[in-house]
Amino acid sequence: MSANSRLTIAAHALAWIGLYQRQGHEVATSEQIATSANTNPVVIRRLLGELRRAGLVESRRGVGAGWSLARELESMTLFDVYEAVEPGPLFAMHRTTPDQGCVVGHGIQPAMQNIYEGIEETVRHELARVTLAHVLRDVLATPR
Amino acid sequence: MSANSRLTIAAHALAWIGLYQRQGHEVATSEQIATSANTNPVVIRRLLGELRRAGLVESRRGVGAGWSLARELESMTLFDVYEAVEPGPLFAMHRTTPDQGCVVGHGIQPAMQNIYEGIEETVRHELARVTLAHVLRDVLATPR
DNA sequence: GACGGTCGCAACGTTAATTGTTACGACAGC
DNA sequence: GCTGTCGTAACAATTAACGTTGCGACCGTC
Repeated sequence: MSANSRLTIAAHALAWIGLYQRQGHEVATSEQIATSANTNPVVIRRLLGELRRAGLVESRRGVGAGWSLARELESMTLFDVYEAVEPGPLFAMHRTTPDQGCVVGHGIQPAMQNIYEGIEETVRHELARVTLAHVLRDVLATPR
Repeated sequence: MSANSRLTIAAHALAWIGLYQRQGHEVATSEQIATSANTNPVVIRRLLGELRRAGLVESRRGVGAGWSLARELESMTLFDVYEAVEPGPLFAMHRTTPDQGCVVGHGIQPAMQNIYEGIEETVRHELARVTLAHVLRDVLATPR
């Protein structure tokens, strides 16, 4: 099991902000989102900070501070979010360099790298097909 | 970064055994493979044990013990290996349950689950297109 | 111009998963 | 029996992600 809930939490935060704004509010605070996601506000701020660097959200400071969307949910895809918050590849290489004196040890990493890159490319394409508006629609369509 | 080198190491081991057998040897020991992969023999035995449960390799005990392929490399795909050694999903949900009283907290997991399942299915298809014979060929084609 | 609420960020503690290591019994051929 | 290797359990080490605390920066309001 890998363990990256970063994409999940980021999508959660964006959907939350999007819904909150549709209800007429200007900005959402990290604490509100943290309560919904059942985690710590700092975790949310860290993630949203990466999304801001990617141009997906904006933040205001001072009184009445908080977060708002920088673009419509319709124009944001899970691919955008993935690129913003996922630091590394889906599949990892050996954690120590294999024996370069062995034919297999020498050639295995380039070989697997090639294969993995193709797969990641496919995953990115799949993620790009899903907008955050789709996500929010599915969220709201979930029966109680 | 996730961190699962399990698929990589398992492919390494299978390619190594396959090449070794093509050179006329009967069985490969976990220590030989561990040397090539620069890790501990027990790690290799654990992984190969899972591959044996999946019917990809066989092991012999006693003197002259070791591992051999149960099928041709041509009939083994990375999908078979993936199923055998990867315990969990590619993308994880929240580690704590989100607030079920919130609309987003309630609906986010089913929504993301759906999306993730589709993507994993695609990944499995991609993995199924690559045989271990392909991997070994690419390994041997790597320039020194 | 002080106040209060929220972000920004750094530092550190906590947790969970994987990997590495050691140990020892089981097995099978010599 | 002796030897070499697997099978497996137990535990240590490592790593990455996550959680927490603290405090300064910012800014509308009073």
